Amino acid sequence: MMMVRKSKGITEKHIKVLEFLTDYQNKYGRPPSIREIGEKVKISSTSVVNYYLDQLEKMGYLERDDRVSRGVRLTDKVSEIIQITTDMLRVPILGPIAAGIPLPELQPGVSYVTDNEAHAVDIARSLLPSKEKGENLFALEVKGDSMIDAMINDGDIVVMKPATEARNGEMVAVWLPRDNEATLKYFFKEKDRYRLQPANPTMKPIFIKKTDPLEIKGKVVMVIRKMEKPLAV
Amino acid sequence: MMMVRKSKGITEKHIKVLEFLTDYQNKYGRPPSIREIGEKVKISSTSVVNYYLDQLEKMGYLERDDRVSRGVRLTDKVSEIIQITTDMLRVPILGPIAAGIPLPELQPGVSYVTDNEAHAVDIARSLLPSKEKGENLFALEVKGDSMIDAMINDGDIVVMKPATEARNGEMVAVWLPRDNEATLKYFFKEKDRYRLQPANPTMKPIFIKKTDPLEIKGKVVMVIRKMEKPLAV
DNA sequence: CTTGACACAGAACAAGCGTTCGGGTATCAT
DNA sequence: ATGATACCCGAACGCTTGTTCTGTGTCAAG
Repeated sequence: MMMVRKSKGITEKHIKVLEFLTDYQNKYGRPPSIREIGEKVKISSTSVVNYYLDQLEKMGYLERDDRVSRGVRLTDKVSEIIQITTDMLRVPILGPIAAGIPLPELQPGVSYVTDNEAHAVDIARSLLPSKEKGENLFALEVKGDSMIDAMINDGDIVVMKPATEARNGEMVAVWLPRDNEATLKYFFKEKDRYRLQPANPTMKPIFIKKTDPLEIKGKVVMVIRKMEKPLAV
Repeated sequence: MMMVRKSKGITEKHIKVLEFLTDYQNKYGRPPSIREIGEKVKISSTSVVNYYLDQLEKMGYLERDDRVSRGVRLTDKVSEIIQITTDMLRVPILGPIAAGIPLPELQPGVSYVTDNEAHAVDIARSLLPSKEKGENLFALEVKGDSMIDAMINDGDIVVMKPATEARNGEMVAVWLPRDNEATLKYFFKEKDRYRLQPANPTMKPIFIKKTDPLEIKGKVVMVIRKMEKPLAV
């Protein structure tokens, strides 16, 4: 008997409102007025917009200040639904990367939002390539010295974009079943082999025959090294 | 004859207004109303607040939308005056660092605010050591491969804190007049010499006698490597 | 002393804006 | 049919807010 007409929860209109709220806030640095919302969401009556805002407030997506113009504040919960487009980006640290351990598997399209914010890094969007929307970025923490030929140290954080293919010259994270090893190298496709070039020019490349297995896991977008503690010894 | 009563340019009141604008925006996610500004800045008339806002707009610190409630937008120029207290930190890139060129001179206490925002990097505060307030941080862009023994590459950005001394195990930027060279090394003070240890453990340290000159310019706080373009060749 | 820029107050007006209320129309379960 | 529920409109009311106009006192230059 408990059947409801529509979805009862969040509808297309709710999403539209939240999206406009974030867009407007982004563009003008202030929330829109009720009438401005109505225009964009095709609601001709202010009371209906008010109606939706009340619902969204009850659902916890926003807070409202009584009798204050543009008194709408989006909450963190909105980020569960709307992609927040501020100047900050929270990238989850999925795990360690080291020579002997496989890279974490990635389901494409799944957003790895960790509620545990201890396992994430914040990155300024201005540091990313402009076209990079950063949607599926993830990070790995380097363990051990095995990436030293990529000039990446123990403790460094590697920000990556999921990828299974790469163009010549891009730095990629690969898993080499042959050697049972994860590594970061510049990727080059040659006649009948792949050349994996260390970032350190004094070191020699690895060659992998095209017939041999080679799993590209992602492209490296950024490397961050925090120098918190002095080096021991 | 061109003497003016007060400072002609920006006054204490202007600063107060800008500060309240940023604080309020930070707290509520929307700009304050004119009357709200008046309350906090001890101005009893809305017309006077309007008067100041018009001035600040002419000076380029903010933009206003006509007849829109809370239609005040702060511009980037504000960051030259007000320390933005969000979770972002803008660190100026003072110049290049390379083996052959001296490090930029730093006047302690002077804030190197560049009006050219192209020469700065934004860093999330959460990436810094918690005690680090980041007040005098600056950044250098590494040119060439000479820092390769510090596992730092051409194009990397090194974020540093000004310092003339260092404790054992900290990574520092030093200028070696003996070799006419700038370099990044882990610093160790030993009996009668300094040991400058490359981050790459396969490489050998440099020893400097305590009688020889050695100028510590700063401690390395962070290294950022952007992988925007593929490696050529 | 006069003039004029400057910093401010106060009041009044109109437009912006949130709130509320009465009414309307579907859809679905009873 | 009937009522409940969800969705929607329009209008009116009153507070909020930006704008504008008049007026006052101060200070430096002429």
